[in-house]
Order: sequence, then C-alpha cells, then structure tokens
Amino acid sequence: MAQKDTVDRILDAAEALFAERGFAETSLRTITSTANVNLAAVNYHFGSKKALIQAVFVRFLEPLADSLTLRLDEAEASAKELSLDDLLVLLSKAILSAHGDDVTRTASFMRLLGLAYTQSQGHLRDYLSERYGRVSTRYVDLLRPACPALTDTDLFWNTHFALGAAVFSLSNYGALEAMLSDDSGEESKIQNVIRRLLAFISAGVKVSL
Amino acid sequence: MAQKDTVDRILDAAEALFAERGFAETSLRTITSTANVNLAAVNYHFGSKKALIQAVFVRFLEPLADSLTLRLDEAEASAKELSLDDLLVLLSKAILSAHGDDVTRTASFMRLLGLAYTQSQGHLRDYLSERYGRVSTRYVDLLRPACPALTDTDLFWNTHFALGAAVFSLSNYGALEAMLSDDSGEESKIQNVIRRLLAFISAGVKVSL
DNA sequence: TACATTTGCAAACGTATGTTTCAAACATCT
DNA sequence: AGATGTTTGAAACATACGTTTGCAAATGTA
Repeated sequence: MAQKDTVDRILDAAEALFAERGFAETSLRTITSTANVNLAAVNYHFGSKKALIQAVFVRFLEPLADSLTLRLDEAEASAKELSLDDLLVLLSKAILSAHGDDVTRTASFMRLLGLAYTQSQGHLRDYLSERYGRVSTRYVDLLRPACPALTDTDLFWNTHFALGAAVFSLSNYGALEAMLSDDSGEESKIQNVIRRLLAFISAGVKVSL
Repeated sequence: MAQKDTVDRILDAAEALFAERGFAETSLRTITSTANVNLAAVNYHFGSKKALIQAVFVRFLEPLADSLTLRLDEAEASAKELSLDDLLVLLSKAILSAHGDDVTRTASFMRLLGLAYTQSQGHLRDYLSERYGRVSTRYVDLLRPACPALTDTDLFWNTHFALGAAVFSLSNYGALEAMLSDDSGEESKIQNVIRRLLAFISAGVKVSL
C-alpha cells in the first residue's frame, strides 16, 4: 500500500479541517479533496457526516481513555493518597502522551472538544458521554477525597470552571499565541502554557465559597 | 405599533437561536419564521447574514461597553487603588446590569461570546476587537497594577484562563445546572454560581509560574 | 389629495451541501 | 483463471441555503 488507507486519510483531513473551521463549516467535498479521495468514500466508509464526526472523536479518545485508565490503575495500586496536583498531572500526561507527544494534534483536538461543547451537536455529546462516562466519573470520584475541604457543589462548579479554562485556552491556543509579542519566545511554548494552566486550575479548584 | 419593530423581532429571534444552535446551524428561514417576519426582511434591514450576526453582538455590547466605561470612570475618579477583586466585581456588575438584570439574556449572550471565539472565521472577531478594543485594553491596563507580582506573560495567560472559565461555564449554565441533583436548590442559582466563578478566577489569576 | 419613500411579501434564482447510484477497478479465495 | 465480495469513481439527485427580484401595501411629506 503506497499511501495510507482511505479511511485514515479521510480521518486525518477531517480532524484537521474540523478543528480549523468547525463542523458545519467543513464540507465533505473539502474533506475528500484534501484527503485525495473520492467524495462518495465518506458515505461508503462511515455512512454519514455525523458518523464521520463521531469517528474522528473516537479515534482520539480511545487511546486517551486507555492511557488514562492505565495510569489510574497504577496510581491507585500504589495505595498512596492521590493529591489534587497528582491527579491534575496524571490527567495532563495522559492527554499529552495519548498520541506520541504530538502536541499539534493535541491542541487541535482540544479545539474539537471546545467545538463539541459549544456547537450543540447533541448527538455527539450523548454518544461521547455514553461511551466514556465510566472513565470520567472514575476520575471525578478520585477528585473528591483529594479536596476534602470542598462540598460536592463546590467541587462540581470548580471542576467545570477548570474545564472551561482548559478547553477555551487550549482550543484557542494558536490565536492566543499569535497575540503575544514575538519576543516572548520560549515563554509561550505550549508545554509552558500547560504548566501555567495547571497552576491556575490547581489554585482555583481549591477555593470554596 | 401593535407589536415590536421588525428589526427588533429579528434581533430577538436571532440572538436566541444563535445562542442555542450556533451561527451556521441557524438559517435565515428559521430566524424569520420564529420572528414572524418575511424572509427577505433580514437582507432588507441588515444586508446579509454576516451583518445580522454583527448587529446581534453590537446590540448587546454597546450598553455593556457604556456601562463598563461609566463604572471605570467612577472607580478611577475615586483615586483609590483598585484591587483585583474590585475590578472583577466591577466587571461582573457591568455585565449583569447592562440589560436590566435579565440573567437569562446574559447567559445566552455568554454562549454567543463562546461561539464567537470558537466558531467565527474572523470577520466577527476583527469587527468586535476594532469596535471594543479601547474599553477592553483599558480594563486590562487596570489589571496590571492590581497584580504587581505578575509578569505581563503571567497576566496574559491567567486572564485568558479566566475568560475561558467564565465563557464556558456561563454559556453552558443551563446544561450544567441540569446536571446537579435537584436538592441543590438555592446553591445553583446563577448569582451564586457567579460568586463561585469570581472566587475561582480571583484565586487563579494571582498565580504566577 | 398627490407623490415619493420606505417597508412587507411571495416567488424565484443560483449555488452548495449531504447523499445515492451504478458501473468499473481491485482484491481475495478456490 | 474465474467467481465473489469489496472499494473506488464520475455523475446525478434532492434539498436547503443566502440572496435577489418585482410588486403591493403602508407611511410619510407637500
């Protein structure tokens, strides 16, 4: 096989284009011509555009869910108490390492995650929460004992504030980086931004009303 | 005039529908039939769909910018040093009061703001930053002396994390509130959530790397 | 009243979209 | 090699969209 499989080429093109322009704004014709693939291939391999969108998410989330599950297994096996910062670092490592430290892809996936939330795409939300609900609630359940001073309501809102900060800033990372004066150089590298983000979240989550 | 002006009815419908479903996902036919107005009225009164989107934003942002400018004038006139919390409270009051404490509209506008960031190909972003750049940089300039321990880069990223937390959580407020067990009652009222959000942001913004 | 301008409306236009069709090319297995 | 099932390709289909048009109704102005 001289070049990648049709299915993968479609997924690659779709992932990049969706992240760049949104779902509704990206036509199947743009995707297929970017992927050098016939228009009908999408409906043949995936069935519909909706199903293609879901497939893009699954291709990214499956390794992430696996990586996260594995790390949670390890961490819990060590029997040590998991602090909030332990958990935050664990999650960010799982996300970053889920695709061979391809930071660009991680960033563009964060954009997709942001789109999935804002762009109503109800089918996606239902599909994802049904498919990855178990891992995510497992993670949240570990958060509770790590923040003993917080009520459940505290924790609920603080985690969503944190999620918002992460999704928003990482999904707009490209645009934000461009706003910084160019001499910021090393300081805007995404690994540093993630460190900043973790510090921000760590401080915020601990707050109770 | 038995009912509201055509222009206002279009703006009302567009604002609600855009917030609910996004820009590309909301057709002019849906807007005009919701507003009980002829299809051609949008292009007649606004010129194009793009211009309608901009008009929706302007109708909300104009009073907000005025209110914010006024409050900043007052605050600076008092010659007292403005703390970070002073500034956060000032901003949240400006946002909430800009439209007669209509919290629902504020929430749905937050959703629009989120959409504008993730979903616009730039025309909206350029238009808004050109039109409201002055007020927003004035506000950010006041933030700097309020956080003397932070470098400019610290402040840049922290404010965007905070913006993300605010936009994300308020724009999804409806969905989030529904996730809480119903006996949370008073604790999920939006004024309380805003207080939580301000506390979260206040703690996070102070963090330096 | 008479005229000019603005607003409202139904229909149509051109275009772009997601999807389907069906025959050709390809691969796989006996 | 031949039969069978899978994948591609070019074209068409049906539909939904933003926009434009032409004319009627309403409104303002003298």
